[in-house]
Amino acid sequence: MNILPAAFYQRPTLTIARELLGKTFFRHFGGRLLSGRIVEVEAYHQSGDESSHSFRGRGTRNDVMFHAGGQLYVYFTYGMHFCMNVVTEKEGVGAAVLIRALEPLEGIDLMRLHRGEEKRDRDLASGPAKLCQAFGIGREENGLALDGTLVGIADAPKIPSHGIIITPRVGISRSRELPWRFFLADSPWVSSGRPSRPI
DNA sequence: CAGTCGATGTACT
DNA sequence: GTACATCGACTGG
Repeated sequence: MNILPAAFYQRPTLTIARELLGKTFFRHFGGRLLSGRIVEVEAYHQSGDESSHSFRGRGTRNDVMFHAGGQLYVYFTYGMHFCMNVVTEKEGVGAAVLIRALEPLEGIDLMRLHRGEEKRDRDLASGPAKLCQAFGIGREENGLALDGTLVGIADAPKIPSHGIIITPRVGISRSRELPWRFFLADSPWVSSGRPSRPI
């Protein structure tokens, strides 16, 4: 297994967002391995992106987003959900890629235990808060290095551009015009019910 | 299928 | 107070 090195993450955020599609996110959980193929992401950047948590500067909540690329940025939202980002760029920049959907690969029984026994496979990780629940990601995982010790992303062949759909991001009100959502065109595992109109 | 809406903690005006 | 990078339950067609 080829784990993406820190240098992979310390590059332009939009490039990384696109390249993360098709790669495998994994985490160790209680002696088990949980993994999923990344099928949907969104980019967030400090400069020119009013919807980014980093737009108004560095603080206690978003501090990890300003770290050097290669860590997890996990935040709590809507009073009950966690969302997981991959921090990008150099120390001090304030950018990240939100993981919006995963295709479950290993540890599906454990994911279902976390999500609810009645859930269908397609409801296990087809949304940013769903996948955090399935993988047991919360406050404790904020700032973890993606070096493969506890969490990491394994490399996979590059997805050709015709296999990727680019749209505006989901669930934001500011900077809506930016086409910074990327997902696999033929994947049944992406989050549903929201803008899927290609640009 | 699509649309609406309540839940519920935290940061910000 | 209000907004929030969401989800699931519910409604009507």
